[in-house]
Amino acid sequence: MPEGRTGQGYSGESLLFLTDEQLRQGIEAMFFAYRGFTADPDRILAELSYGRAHHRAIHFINRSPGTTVNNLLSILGVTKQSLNRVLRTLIGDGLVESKVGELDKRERHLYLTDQGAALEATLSDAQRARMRAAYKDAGPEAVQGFKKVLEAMMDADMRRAYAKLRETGA
Amino acid sequence: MPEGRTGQGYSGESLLFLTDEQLRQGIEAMFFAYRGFTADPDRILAELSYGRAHHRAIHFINRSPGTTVNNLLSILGVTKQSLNRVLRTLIGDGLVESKVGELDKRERHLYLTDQGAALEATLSDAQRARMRAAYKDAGPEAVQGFKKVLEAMMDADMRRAYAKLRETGA
DNA sequence: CAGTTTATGTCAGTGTTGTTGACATTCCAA
DNA sequence: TTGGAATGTCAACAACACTGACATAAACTG
Repeated sequence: MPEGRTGQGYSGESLLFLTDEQLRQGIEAMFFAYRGFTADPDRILAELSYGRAHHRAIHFINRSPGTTVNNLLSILGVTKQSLNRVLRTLIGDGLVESKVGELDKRERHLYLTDQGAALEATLSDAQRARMRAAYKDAGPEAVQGFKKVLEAMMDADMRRAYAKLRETGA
Repeated sequence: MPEGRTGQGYSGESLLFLTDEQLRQGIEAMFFAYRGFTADPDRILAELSYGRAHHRAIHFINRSPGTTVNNLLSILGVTKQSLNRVLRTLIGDGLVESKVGELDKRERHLYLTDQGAALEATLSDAQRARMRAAYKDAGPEAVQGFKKVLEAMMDADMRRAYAKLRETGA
């Protein structure tokens, strides 16, 4: 196992940021930061006895109203059975509405109800608040680097999904 | 709910990177990137019928050999019952060794066995490989920004734990 | 020394979230 | 029209988090 230096070949440029130690720090930063990232919504969700899966569903339905179950499935990267359980409770609780497709009656199009939209707002307000504080602390240049590295960390299909969402939203 | 612009007050400087839309992009990037971040170790772990919890324990025991259960507990942020279940299997499978403390016999000090260290190496090689590729893609400046934002995203206690680990390792 | 606190482990129960398997419905194409 | 593909639902199960209660041993405190 190469220790302390990457196996990528050490050119003239400074590649010190690619040492195993640097990479390990990044890995641990990612671990701790993700806990912070989810902490605020998690607290809110716990009171409603929902979990992260509910949050994710609500987020992406809000993001793309009328999306189909299949669509959501490919974004979330879970099995349809797993998603279905979450959707069932959200529909049962009146946060999400499921409409049979007009063109294709096999499809279900998903929408947030007013109540669902309210919860979405609460959750994303909390998450954005932390994000905003972090961005502000770190500054615009750091944010650009942050996004660049995150995008490079994704699998190809995630990058596609991410890009698609940005098209819609920007 | 303010939409499109943060509520922080818009000074003369460019704060466009703090718009709700920008923050949402960051949130989604974080979501997708974390999937990528864990994907490679997850595949390896699945074959051994271990999970992320095992990976985390192995990682931090490797990081701080001889650490106590309590210490690990505060880093991982889970209950002792949850950690104990994981440790029990790892010790039973001969990947982790638990030694009664010499000074304080209540404490258990945790070490990786050779077999445990081998798995740790496999897992972190896989995770580092992706990290290295992402870092290389994004470049040194981006990496600096990446770490800066992640650190700003942590809770105070996580930041402490993270800093402590960096002391040891650097 | 007696009583309390600390560190650890265990048992039982519960909830969320992931999985696979089986199945119903709908669409489409041979 | 019949068979396959796509879409979604229900049931059962496993992993892993949680709480609560309790046991043990060691350390600390008055």
